[in-house]
Amino acid sequence: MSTQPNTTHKYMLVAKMLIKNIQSGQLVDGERLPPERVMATEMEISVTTLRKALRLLEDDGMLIRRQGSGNYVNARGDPQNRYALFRIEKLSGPGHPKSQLLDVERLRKSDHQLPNFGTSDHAFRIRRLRSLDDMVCVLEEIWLDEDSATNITADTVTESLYQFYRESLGIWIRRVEDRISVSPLPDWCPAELACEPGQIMGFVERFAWGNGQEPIEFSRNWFDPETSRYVARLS
Amino acid sequence: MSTQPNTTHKYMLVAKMLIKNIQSGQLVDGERLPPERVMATEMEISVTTLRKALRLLEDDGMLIRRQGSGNYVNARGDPQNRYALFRIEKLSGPGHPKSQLLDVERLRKSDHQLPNFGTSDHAFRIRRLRSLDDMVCVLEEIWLDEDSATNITADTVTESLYQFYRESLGIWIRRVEDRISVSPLPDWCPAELACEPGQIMGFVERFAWGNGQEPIEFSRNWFDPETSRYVARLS
DNA sequence: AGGAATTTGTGCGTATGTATC
DNA sequence: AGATACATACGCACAAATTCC
Repeated sequence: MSTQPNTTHKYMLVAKMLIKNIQSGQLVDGERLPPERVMATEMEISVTTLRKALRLLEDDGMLIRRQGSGNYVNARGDPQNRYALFRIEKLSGPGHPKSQLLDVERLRKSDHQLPNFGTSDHAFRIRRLRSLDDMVCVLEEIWLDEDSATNITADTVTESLYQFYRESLGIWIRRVEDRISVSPLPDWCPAELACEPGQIMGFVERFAWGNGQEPIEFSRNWFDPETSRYVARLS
Repeated sequence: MSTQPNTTHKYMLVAKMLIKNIQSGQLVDGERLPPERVMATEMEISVTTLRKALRLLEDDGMLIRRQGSGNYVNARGDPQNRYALFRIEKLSGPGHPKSQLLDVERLRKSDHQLPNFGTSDHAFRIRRLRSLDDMVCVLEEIWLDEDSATNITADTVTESLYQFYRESLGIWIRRVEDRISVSPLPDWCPAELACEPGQIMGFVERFAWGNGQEPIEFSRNWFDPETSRYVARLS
């Protein structure tokens, strides 16, 4: 299979370019973009296409659009808050997020107990520890279907995974389903988390879809609901 | 303030009409809709407008669109699964959902400890018990800003709240933010829930946005994470 | 197996409505 | 009140995926 991601679509390219401009600081927080017609003319695209791209950014929380006013950069949607769609907060409020990569491996799905997702029989497993204000608070295990990504290594994965998907793999996560309950911490949990394996934790299972019909990603998160909470932003 | 909801927009009317047809059984599960161009001609609207309406249904999970194939009714997205965006599942899988209305009251926000939402100083409080396969499993408290709804009573509220918003209030929930942690069960919990007040439960706080800039709804859910899990579908 | 027909997706240009300043 | 700027709506052309003969 291995259908190559459609980086060919113009609105995707435009959206990625805009994001790049925001991230590189060319567009600062709160700044108003030029009018859509002006931007469209400058970029030599139609207003419709530009608007489609702007919609993507809006869904991602990086842009706030106001009729009659303008399109405003919401940098909080990206740098501070690298996990736009869902994130962990301390109960007292948001904190500065960081993530520490544990390992990246290419594995055969059937060798692990996994639900059905994707089309390949292999997947990349990414394990991370996430922290807020230097307090380690989430253990994360992500499975990305191989058909959506070739040659993922520890070097190539960046801090914001969905940004990595967009920029390196050409994948825009369009739909997600989270199942939240409780689950014992697995035994591969590193000591930094300051919880013991077997301890009951908040638990999130996630399926994520790109453009196709079936999920390309499956992931599991463990977090301590006594000190932090899970935030899902649906849009 | 009290800007009346824009039920005047053509794509909204079209979407509501389609939903009505699906819910009334005129369109059955799995059925393929006529081609977009045909439908558009019959309804005397442009394909663009129809497509915008179809997209809303797709986001709501009631429609599955396949390029080169057609638009298919996904009745699972509504009747069985009345709470499309987020729902409670038993750990063993989905069950048949029902809800029992406890009370509806119009209250002054400042008399209760509530976060900021909406523009009015009053809100309607809706309390419900939700069950799966006749097992009561969720206690629900919803606050809907008065500026978005006038004259809500126990008689007018229907089983699917967001359907009620759409059909009676002309509000399409476009964005939602959920905060999930744990919390003690409040003391107004009825005995049917079979948990004692003070018992630690799974806890979801939710803000919901319509078209405007600030949330029109705030709600709290308590659920037992030992027997059920919370599902959030982001799209 | 292969090619034509069907059907949705992308992209363009334009006109009008509506909220904001 | 007028200007500005995004939202809605229309019609068309071509691309891509699917279906069917």
